[in-house]
Amino acid sequence: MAIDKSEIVRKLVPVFRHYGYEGATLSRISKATELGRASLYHHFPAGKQGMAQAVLTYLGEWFDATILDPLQSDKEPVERLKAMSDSLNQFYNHGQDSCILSAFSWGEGHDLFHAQVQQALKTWVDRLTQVLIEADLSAALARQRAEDAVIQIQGALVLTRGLNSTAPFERILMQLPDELLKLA
Amino acid sequence: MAIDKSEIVRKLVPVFRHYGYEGATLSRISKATELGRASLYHHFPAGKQGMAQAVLTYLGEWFDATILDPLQSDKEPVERLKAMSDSLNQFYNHGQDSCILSAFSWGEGHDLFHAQVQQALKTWVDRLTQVLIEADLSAALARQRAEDAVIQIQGALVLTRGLNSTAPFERILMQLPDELLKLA
DNA sequence: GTCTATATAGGGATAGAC
DNA sequence: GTCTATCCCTATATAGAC
Repeated sequence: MAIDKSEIVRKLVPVFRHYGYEGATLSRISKATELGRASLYHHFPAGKQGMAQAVLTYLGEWFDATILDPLQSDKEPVERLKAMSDSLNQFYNHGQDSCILSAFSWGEGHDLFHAQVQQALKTWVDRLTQVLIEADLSAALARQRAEDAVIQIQGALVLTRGLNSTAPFERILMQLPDELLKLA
Repeated sequence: MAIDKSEIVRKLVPVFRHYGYEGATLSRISKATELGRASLYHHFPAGKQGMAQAVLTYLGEWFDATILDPLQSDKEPVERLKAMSDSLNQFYNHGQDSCILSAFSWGEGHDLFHAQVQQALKTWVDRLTQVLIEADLSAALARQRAEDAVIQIQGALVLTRGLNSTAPFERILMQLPDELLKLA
């Protein structure tokens, strides 16, 4: 019978997020999914790379639906940005879970997935830029602020894991909407 | 005869920075240093972990001497911060080289070096806080801005590698001094 | 201080029975 | 769809000659 594939992928996610691509060994994956090697290769004929791709796709869809699409709603810009902060806090578990885009930016993971990582980051910045333009910021300033937003989120994730405290991440998220919209 | 140990460590640095701890295999290390396995273990009896520790110590000393100590000079705060930006641009090669602190924050690297990573980040934030207090910011605001600075630098490194462009990193560094000192 | 050879474990991946 | 067994390769690490 057709098993719930996305159920497996959901169990794959934390392994790749925590260990990165090269650190996500078949042993760790097997343990986390409670599936033997043969089963894993049955579901993912492309092997480990296929599993990583499935994780990337799964999280990408979650991100699109939960973070990016609401940025295009018809609510006020400030409301859309607040909604993004709330969803990001969930998505990154208060900053305790790392971003797959940075987890895949080392060694072999970088070689394999750089194009997709780049595309995801660009899309995120583009969508944010659009919201800020709708809030009457100049195109140039909007793009700069959008970039700043992504920078602050990614940096806060690094600091939060490094300092072992969720405080920096949650503070950044809270300040973000007003800071992005403030007058130059 | 005593060989120049730090010469070897210098060659070790880019390997651990690029691949992280688990991705820095003996093969890659051997290739980068042009030393055979036996030679590597002769110089580093503690093996790979010892090599990683040597890299961490080496970069830590460079960072202390080049970034942190000048923050305590008797120049004007704004001048000290500008000097930090310049040195960081060198240290991270315009954002193209990653931070060893984030490279060691995955999997086994995290387990082994988290305490040292945490200490290094804390020290950096503390030193910056002190400079901002000397610039007449309140203690609370100074600490928050100091944290923001490290967040922005780390985030810009992520974005710069992800987008394959040095622009975000260099822009952040350029804006940093004035932004940290601006009135609330 | 570096070489060759080797030990032992674990890596990713596959075959065939069930 | 999962199991056991196995393949080949690479991982870290060490021993002993030179």
